[in-house]
Amino acid sequence: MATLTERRQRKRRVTLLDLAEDLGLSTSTVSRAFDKDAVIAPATRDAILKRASELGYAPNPMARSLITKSTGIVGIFVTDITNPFYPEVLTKLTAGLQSIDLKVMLTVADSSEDADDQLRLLLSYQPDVVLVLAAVLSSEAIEACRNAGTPVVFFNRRPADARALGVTCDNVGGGILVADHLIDLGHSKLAFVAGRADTSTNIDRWEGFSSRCVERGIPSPRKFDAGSFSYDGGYRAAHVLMNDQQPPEAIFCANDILAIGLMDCLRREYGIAIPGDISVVGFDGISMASWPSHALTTVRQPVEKMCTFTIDVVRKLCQGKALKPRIERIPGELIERETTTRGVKA
Amino acid sequence: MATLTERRQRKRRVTLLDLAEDLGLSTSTVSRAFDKDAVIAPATRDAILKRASELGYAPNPMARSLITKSTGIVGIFVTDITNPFYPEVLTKLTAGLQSIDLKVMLTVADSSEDADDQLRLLLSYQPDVVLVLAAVLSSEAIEACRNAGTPVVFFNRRPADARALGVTCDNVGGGILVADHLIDLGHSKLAFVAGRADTSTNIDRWEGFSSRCVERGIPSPRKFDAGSFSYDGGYRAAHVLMNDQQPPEAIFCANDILAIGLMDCLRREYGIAIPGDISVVGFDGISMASWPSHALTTVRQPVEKMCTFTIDVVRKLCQGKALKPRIERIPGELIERETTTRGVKA
DNA sequence: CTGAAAGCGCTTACAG
DNA sequence: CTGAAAGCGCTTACAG
Repeated sequence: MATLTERRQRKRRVTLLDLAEDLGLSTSTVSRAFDKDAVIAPATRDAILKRASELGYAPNPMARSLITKSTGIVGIFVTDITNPFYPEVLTKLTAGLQSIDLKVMLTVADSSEDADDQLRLLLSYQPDVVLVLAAVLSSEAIEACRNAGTPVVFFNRRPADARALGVTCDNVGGGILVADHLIDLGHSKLAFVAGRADTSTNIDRWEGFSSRCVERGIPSPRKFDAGSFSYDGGYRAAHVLMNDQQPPEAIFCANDILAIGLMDCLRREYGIAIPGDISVVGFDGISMASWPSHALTTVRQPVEKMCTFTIDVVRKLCQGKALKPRIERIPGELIERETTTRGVKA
Repeated sequence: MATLTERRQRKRRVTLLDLAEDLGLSTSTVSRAFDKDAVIAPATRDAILKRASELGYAPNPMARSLITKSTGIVGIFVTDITNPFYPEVLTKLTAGLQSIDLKVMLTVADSSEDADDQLRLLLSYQPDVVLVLAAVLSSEAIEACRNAGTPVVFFNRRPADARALGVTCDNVGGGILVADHLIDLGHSKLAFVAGRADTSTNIDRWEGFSSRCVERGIPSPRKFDAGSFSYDGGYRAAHVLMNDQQPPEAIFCANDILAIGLMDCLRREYGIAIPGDISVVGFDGISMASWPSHALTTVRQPVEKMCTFTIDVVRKLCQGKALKPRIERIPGELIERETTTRGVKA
C-alpha cells in the first residue's frame, strides 16, 4: 500500500462536487446531467456537460457502482488462448462490449485449480456479467457466481449446468456437414482427430460426425486423441494415425489448428498428398486455414453472429433482465477448399 | 439503468459491516484484518479471516479504491492483436499481473481516432497503470494520461514521448544480428520488408539492419513496404519484390508473420526455393515460425524477460513509486533454422 | 425542474 | 491493540 505522501503525488481529479461548486448548482442536479433518463432542464444539462468537458470531468465509475450496484464491467474468463480462434473472438467481443459502454476485465487461468481462485478474484470486482471463453469451469465455480448473483454466459462451450446461458456454433450440425461432405465425395474409411476430450465442442462435433456416418451406412470413424486443440497435438496424432493398421481415406479434425499440424506431418514425414491420398477437414474457419499454403476445407463458425448475439445477451443481463437459461446454437458453414477431393472409390 | 425492483434481484453481498456485527467487532478492526501491514492482534485477525471465508466475504475493491486512490487495475491497451505475437504476450502479462493481485482491464481500439476515446473511457476507471501494447498513442492521449496522473508503460513500442517508460526487444541490435548472419552467409544483395512504417519496431529493425550493411561495405538493402504486420502484407510484398528489377538473395522481414506470408507466395507462385534461391529471416520468434513447414530463421524476442521486467515496473508504479523515464531494451537472439543458407557467392 | 440529506462499503487518522 | 467518527465520489428517494 502506498504511503500517504506517495499517493499525494497522484493528481487530484475533478469531482462532481468541484463541478457543482464551479457552476453554483447542487450535486444532485449535476449528477442528473450524466444520466440520460434523468429529469433535468435541457439548458442546465448542456451547461453542465460543457463545463465538464472543459474541466476534464468524467464521473467516477467506482463511486457510482457503489450505489447503483452495477459496475459496467464484464469479466471475460479464459484459459487456453493459444488457439488462433480466440484472439479474433476476444477482439470482437471486447470491441462490441466497449461500443455499448461496458468495460472488459480479463482473467486468464492456467490450470483448473487456478481457475476457481481467479474466478473468485474476478467476482470481487463485481462484474455485471461473466463471460466464459475457452474454459471449463468447475461446478463450485459456477455456484460461486450464482451466490454472488453474477450471471454467467458461456461462449463456444455448452455449459454442463443446465441453468446457464450459452452461445455456440451448432457443433453437432457442423459434424454432420463434414460427414455428408466426405461421404458424398465417395470416402468411406473415415477418421476423427479429437482435441480436448472433456470439451463440449469436441464431444458435439464427434457426435454429429459419427452419428451421421452410421445413418448413411458407413463404418463408424476411427477416433484418435490429440489431447489438445493445438498444432503439436495434430502433428502427433498424424503419427499414431499412420502407425495404425490402415490409414483412413479422410480425416475430420476437431479444429483447424489440429488439422494444420496434422497435414504438416502427413506431408513432410509420410509424403502423403492432401487431397489425393487423404482428405482433411477442419473446424473453426480461422484465417490461417484460408492461407494458400493450407487452403483447408473447414466448417466456418459464425463468429460474427455468435459475438453479436453474445453481446446482446450481455447487454440485457447488465440491464438487470432475467434471461431464461438456454443455449443458442448458430449453424456453421462448410467452406470447401483444397484439402478434400473425390475419393478413390468414386 | 436498471430499475430498483430489477436491481433488488441481485443478491445482497456480505459487507464488512455484516461481518463486524456478526463478530461483535468494530468495522475498523475488521478492516484491518485484510491489510497485511495493519496493527492488529494475530488472534483477532485469524478469527475475522475464518469467519469471513465462512460467510464468503471479500472486501469490495470499488469501495476500497474510493479511499485508497488505488484500484489495483492495470489497463491494457491494444490495437492490433491479429499478429500472433500478441496473444502469447497478452496471456503472459495478464497471468503475471494476476499473480501480484492486479486485475487487467482490456481495451481494444480499432482505429487511431477511436483510440483516444477508448483511452479516456479506460482512464475513467482509474487504472493504476496503463500498459500500451501494439498500439500507437497520440500525444494528446499521452497527455490525457499525464493529466489523470496515470503512468503509462509501453510494451514492444518505443514511446515517442521521452518522459514515458518502455520495454522493448533491442530491435536495432536484432537488425544487426540479421545483417551479420546474412552477410556471413555470403549474401550481398539484401532486401527488407517493412510492416507498419510508423512503428518503432519497424524503424529500429531497419535501422540496425541497414546501418550494419553499410558498415560492412554491402550495398544498402532495398526496402519494400508491406503496409502492415500481416500474412497478407507479406504475401503482397513478395509480388512487388519479384516484379522488381532483380530479386534479392536474402530478405529480412520486419516480423515473422510477414515472412511466412512472403515465403508462401514465393514458393507457390514463383517456385522459389527457400533457402537456395532466396534466404528469408523473420523477427519475433512466434511458435508458428518453429513449425516444420516454416522452420523460419528469426530473431526471438525475449518475451519472458520482457514480461517479467514489465510486470516489475507495473508493480513499482502501483506502489506509488516514481520511476525515471527510460526504455529498457533487452537483446534478442538469432535462431538459425532452415530458411537461410550460404549464398551463391560463398 | 432543483436541492438537502442519506447512504453505498470501505479505510484511516485520532483518541483511548 | 481497538473503536468512534469522518469521509472517499457518487446517486436517489423525498420534498419543494
